[in-house]
Amino acid sequence: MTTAAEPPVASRRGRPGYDQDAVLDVAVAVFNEHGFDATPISALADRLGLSKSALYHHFDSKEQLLGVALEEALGALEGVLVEPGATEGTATERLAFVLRGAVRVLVARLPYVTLLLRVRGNSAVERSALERRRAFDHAITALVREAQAEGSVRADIEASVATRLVFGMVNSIVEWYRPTGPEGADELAGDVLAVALDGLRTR
Amino acid sequence: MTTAAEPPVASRRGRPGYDQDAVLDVAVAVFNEHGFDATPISALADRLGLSKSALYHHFDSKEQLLGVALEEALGALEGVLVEPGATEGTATERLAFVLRGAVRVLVARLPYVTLLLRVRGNSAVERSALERRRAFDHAITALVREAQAEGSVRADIEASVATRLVFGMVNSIVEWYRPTGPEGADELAGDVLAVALDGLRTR
DNA sequence: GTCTATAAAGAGATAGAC
DNA sequence: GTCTATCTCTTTATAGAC
Repeated sequence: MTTAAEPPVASRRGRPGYDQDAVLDVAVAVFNEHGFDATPISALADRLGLSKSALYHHFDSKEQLLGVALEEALGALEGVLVEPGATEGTATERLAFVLRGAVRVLVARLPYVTLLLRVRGNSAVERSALERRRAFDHAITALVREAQAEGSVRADIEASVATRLVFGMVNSIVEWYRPTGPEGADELAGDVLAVALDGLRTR
Repeated sequence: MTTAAEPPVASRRGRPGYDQDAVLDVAVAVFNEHGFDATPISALADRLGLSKSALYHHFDSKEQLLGVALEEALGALEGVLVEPGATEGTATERLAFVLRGAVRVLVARLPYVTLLLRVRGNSAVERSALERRRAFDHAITALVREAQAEGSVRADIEASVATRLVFGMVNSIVEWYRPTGPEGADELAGDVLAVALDGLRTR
């Protein structure tokens, strides 16, 4: 993907030129390659084969573009928490479901979630995203605490630490997983659950 | 740490003004707050209570400053691999030692390792750091593979995937751990080993 | 070792034509 | 919807005085 510009003809809603989603996809990819702050608008323009000004027809500012991208990632992640599997069954079952769901979303929206996980709070948009990530984390921590109360998750590790460690593992997937490889999303989710719940050691 | 400038008097080698190490410590802290690319030299100058030009007396370029910081983190991590505990005993013992060592280094040099883990390859210095990280990962993967051959680590997960998942967990510590909290480095390392080797599930 | 001043380049964003 | 041209601001880095 170092060449410029797929034909704008193939745009999703059949209109000429790029539509907003197509621009967003490319922008997110380029942001992930160089880092959001290190990516000039001109880099997006080059990749799309457009001028900078043409891009400003599609969005108001670089920051707004980031906001739309982060919303996509956050919405998908938050969606997992309201699926039936996340609200029915034992705490451990729900925890396993949410872990699988997080891996599923992460793989399905890899570039968007990657961008989200690299946000550091440099602007209002970024701080708002961090706030929603924190809320997501808190929901999972509550689930872990419930599972500990059930007796199905070890209680000798604080729930907040256990959550952070396991989600650190999940989130790190964006650093190396590529959907083209030999391992599918389901297999990957299975590996994550195996390590998180049962560990690497044989018995 | 939002105020400016400790007294330069307290500098480590007793010379007037800041020495290179003091500048580096502050630079790494500010880089971590805003991201390396998003941090202008002027932000370092403000934090140190110096002018930009004065800073250029301490280093040749922003990139060189980054290089020195990354060397510190990489050197410390690579050091773990050559300690006696990493070369003696069963593969599982060595793996546990290296995991503990990585957590120890990560906590001891938290800002430097944090900076390292956020590097994306935007320059020659960054790409060289990524290369060394890859070599480190490969050494661990070999260790996991050995432990699998011993029969002490589960073989139903590919060694490279297991390594990435576990080190994803370890590395994610920089995102939340603060040495001021209730949990010490040893306790944290214990938690990491517990989850990585035995998992969250009770038996 | 630090300063003021400035160069040179690149950034985000807008104006107005087609 | 895209273009060229341009504005304004910020950036990295240097020159030269103290």
